[in-house]
Amino acid sequence: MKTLIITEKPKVSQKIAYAISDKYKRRSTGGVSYFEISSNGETIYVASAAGHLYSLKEKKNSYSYPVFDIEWAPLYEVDKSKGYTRKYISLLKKLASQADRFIIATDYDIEGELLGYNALRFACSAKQAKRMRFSALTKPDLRRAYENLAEVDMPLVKAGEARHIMDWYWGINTSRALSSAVKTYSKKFTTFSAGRVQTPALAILVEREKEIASFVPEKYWTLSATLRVGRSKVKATHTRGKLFDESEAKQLYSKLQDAQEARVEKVELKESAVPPPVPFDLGTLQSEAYRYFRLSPKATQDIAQSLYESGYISYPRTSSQKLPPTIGYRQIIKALGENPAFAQLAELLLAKEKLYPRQGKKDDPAHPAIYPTGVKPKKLSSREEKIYLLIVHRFLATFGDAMKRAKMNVRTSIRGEAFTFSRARTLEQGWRVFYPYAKLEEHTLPKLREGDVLKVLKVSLDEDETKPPERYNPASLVAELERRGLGTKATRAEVVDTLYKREYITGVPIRVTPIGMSVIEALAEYVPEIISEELTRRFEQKLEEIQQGKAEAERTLEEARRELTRIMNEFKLREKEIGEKLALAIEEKRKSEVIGECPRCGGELHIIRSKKTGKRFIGCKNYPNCDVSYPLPQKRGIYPTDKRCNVCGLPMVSIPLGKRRVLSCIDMNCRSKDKYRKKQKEG
DNA sequence: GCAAGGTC
Repeated sequence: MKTLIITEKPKVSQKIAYAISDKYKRRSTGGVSYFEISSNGETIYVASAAGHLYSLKEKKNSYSYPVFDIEWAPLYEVDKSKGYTRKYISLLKKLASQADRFIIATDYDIEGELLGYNALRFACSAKQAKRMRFSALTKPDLRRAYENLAEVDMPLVKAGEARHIMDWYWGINTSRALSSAVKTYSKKFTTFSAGRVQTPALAILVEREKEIASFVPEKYWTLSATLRVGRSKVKATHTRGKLFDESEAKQLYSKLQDAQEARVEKVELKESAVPPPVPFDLGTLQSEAYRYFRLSPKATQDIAQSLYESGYISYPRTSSQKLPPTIGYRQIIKALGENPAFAQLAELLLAKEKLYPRQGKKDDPAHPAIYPTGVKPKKLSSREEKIYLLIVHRFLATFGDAMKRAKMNVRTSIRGEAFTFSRARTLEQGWRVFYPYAKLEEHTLPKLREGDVLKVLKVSLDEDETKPPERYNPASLVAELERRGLGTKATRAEVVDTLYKREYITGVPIRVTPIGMSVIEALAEYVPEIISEELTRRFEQKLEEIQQGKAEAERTLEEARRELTRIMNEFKLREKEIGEKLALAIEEKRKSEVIGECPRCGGELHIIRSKKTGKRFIGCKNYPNCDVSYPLPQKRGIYPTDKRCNVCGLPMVSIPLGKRRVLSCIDMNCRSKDKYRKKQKEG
């Protein structure tokens, strides 16, 4: 008898082979590894898929909508960038032709059930299989799953398939409707897209734009006093905080402005223990990498994937913040200690009798949190090195002791008005030794007692105004999507990238372009369902019913087809109108990017990013016929203006300079800059 | 060429 066990990914194949028998043999065909176990005339093959090997495809390639005539096809046929899936399918086919029994051992979730079943029916041409269900990749768990084989959960397969189909129906048809509208109006093809996840994500950003646009700043005043405390100056603030009444603020100020003394009324000294950080799940790694290195979530994910493939870190697409003892804490730390960069840190931990990592709340049925394997990296790019070090330091820190901080809160009284300040410092570094990324305030704590009198050096009244909510950046948007349950750990970063690629959004922090705005406006009117995250909720509910046998997949799909047919037909009647709106937005965005007129050929000057060096410069759109170009400072936030230089007549751009912006001629050699040069020399 | 979901 020959058995084929199908797993979701190569790493799991080896673990399962090992759990069944430590006498397994590794084999390889067509560049893909699989495992073979032989005993008592029985042979077991363990081979893997590589995620989904099959994808939905339109039966005949039309450009029309609405379309519902779709089927499963090998992923490499649908997406040319997924060529690697071909060799996984070939291997499964080959092994399946020899097998007479099949076991699906993919991840224990809806996608795992479906991708395993698709591999079974399409690659293995089989209908019957048993199912291994496991929630951890440890030997006992896998062993238990192997010895207690279950059945394939067909309702779960049906639900998974329905999810794919409904996403395809909604996404492809709405995307085509948008592109078609623009084509109808302007005869030009532009790629548009919409979907259950990306469109609500865009809507979140549009909502923020509207909040910012409609925000009415309110003036307020704050009172502060600079006090002499020991040898240092400390700024204390009035306890009332923001004062919105100008006359009251000024009255208070005139009462205090020539005050000389602040009387200490209360001194509170608190010690606190800050526990170590939790282990990294993918989302936490992405937000930390953005915070410290400004790496986008997608970049971080790609780097983590390559570190994983090189064997330096564990599986990165995890939502777990837990490190189980089975990974072998001490052994990993010892291995890391072989690397001079971590030798000292490792030694500190190895001196401990017991190693307990801090555990986070989030869990993942299939994987632990992200940790370094201990294998010493050979050659790393500078970005890879940053992420690798971050992961190692985070891992070590989770075993550290609590950090101890002391905080002093002081309340003083100046002519009867209460002013407070606080000072803080670290008493014991604890885990901070391992993870020194975030900056902390370190003050010397003054020796103060109630009744002490401090000298007031200055009292100030500052005017400010309330600020609109902040824009999202790629990392905070990914976190927001996670909070709202939109997308998955593996797809959220990509969704944000898609919005950039479609030019719906631009810049960091994220601004919505006229195109993004118009897409949401058009959809709000004609396909409002797709804007709302309620569509995801609706899907989840339907799928749950299918899984529990309370609803039939085919009926649910029929309902979706009927609803979309009605929506798409209405959309079609208004194509010209919608197309005009979108085409105007494209034109508006294009214009907003024109820096000015090319002095040589009269063409449009644009900001261009060099593919070779990655540097931004101003170049003529008529390149290669015209090669006019101007170098630019390499910073974000350089905008076009409608002004021209009064010395040379070239267009001017607005450049951020500290907190201000300056108008600058695009020609760095222009005499309009002489003033600056002179000043710089003098200064 | 268009979605969202897995993964090398």
